[in-house]
Amino acid sequence: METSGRDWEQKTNLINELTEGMELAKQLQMHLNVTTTSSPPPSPPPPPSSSSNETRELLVLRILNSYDKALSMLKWNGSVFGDQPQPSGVGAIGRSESPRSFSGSPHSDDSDLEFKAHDHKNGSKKRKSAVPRWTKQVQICPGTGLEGPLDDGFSWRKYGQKDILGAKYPRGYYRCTHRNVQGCLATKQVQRSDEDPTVFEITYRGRHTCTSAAASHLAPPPSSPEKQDPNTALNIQLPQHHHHQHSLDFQTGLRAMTERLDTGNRLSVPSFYFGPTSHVEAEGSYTRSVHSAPDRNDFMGNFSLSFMSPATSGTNNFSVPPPSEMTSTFGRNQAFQGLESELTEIVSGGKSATLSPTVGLDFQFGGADQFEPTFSFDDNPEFF
DNA sequence: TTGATTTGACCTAA
DNA sequence: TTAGGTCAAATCAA
Repeated sequence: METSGRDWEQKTNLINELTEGMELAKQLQMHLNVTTTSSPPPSPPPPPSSSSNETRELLVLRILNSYDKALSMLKWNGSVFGDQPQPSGVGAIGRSESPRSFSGSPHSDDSDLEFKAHDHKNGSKKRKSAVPRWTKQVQICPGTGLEGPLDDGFSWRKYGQKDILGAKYPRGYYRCTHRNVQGCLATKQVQRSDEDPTVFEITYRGRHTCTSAAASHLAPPPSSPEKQDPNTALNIQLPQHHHHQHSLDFQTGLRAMTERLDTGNRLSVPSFYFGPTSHVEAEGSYTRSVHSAPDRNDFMGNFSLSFMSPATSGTNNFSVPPPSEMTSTFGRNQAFQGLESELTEIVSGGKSATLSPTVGLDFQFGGADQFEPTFSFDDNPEFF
């Protein structure tokens, strides 16, 4: 009776939000088309003008906001769809866009998958929900050595380890080394996969606000070799003696991938189409902010960084169109660096491993200029 | 000596 | 009440 009317209203609102998001996405796409037509090839960095960047950023924000609202509706009004089959359209989106999509928490543990039925019953209770987080998986090829400058450009310090219920391996907890000094609240969790010990799931939480983090992007981070646990096998940095810049060689076979852990779906980089150049495969977000943008939320901060910050334009930064999510976006080097850390960790897991500078990883990138990482958007592959 | 890791205890969201 | 996440003292390593 009354509820059906309300449901209808909610659905309508939801659809409106999603529609708006779609429209905004189209606008963004157009912007990208305009700004990239002059440089069609995916490899060259887009020639962004600050104004267009702002526009795009604004659009992205609006898109996110729109989807966020839609998700909120789904979340808080789960009952609307709760007892009925998911409408193919809306339901699909809602699902793929599980909350974390925008807040960046694609992790499996809390698998936000489907706005968790039990979630909405007590909507306000969430553990550290405010902290954006995203997960990526890294797989190493047994037998291949990992070496090198693998580090994600950040200095991490392990502050805990815990056995996780149902997990074969313990989870390692790391936080930014500069937490105390600069108040950087970035943390990450490393969990070895039960199913495939060669796979590590790294969950990043919060963004780096430390300046050194940014700087480390261009220069090798301060040496802070970490020891590691064979189980979690991850540690962030290898001894400095490897400079990490040169090591980024996509042809060294390193294979890494992010995925929706919660669903187990391994989404290979979806065509998050942002424009001509885009197959957003890679880039970006994960970029350890060369320029930290503390004032932005994590997602946006990262998101925009690679794709608009000219400063990174240096030779290092392989700019590609913006990604949809940090997890999946990687600039060449950065991409690599991002993986680096994980790999490093992994490698360091095998601590003794002596790796040659040429990382023996199996990165499934197409090539130097065109890599098609298996990175997938943890969250919203179907963003659009 | 300094800084990182280990690990048991504690806190708190669910 | 349980389990994930964090703290902090003890320990280790460079």
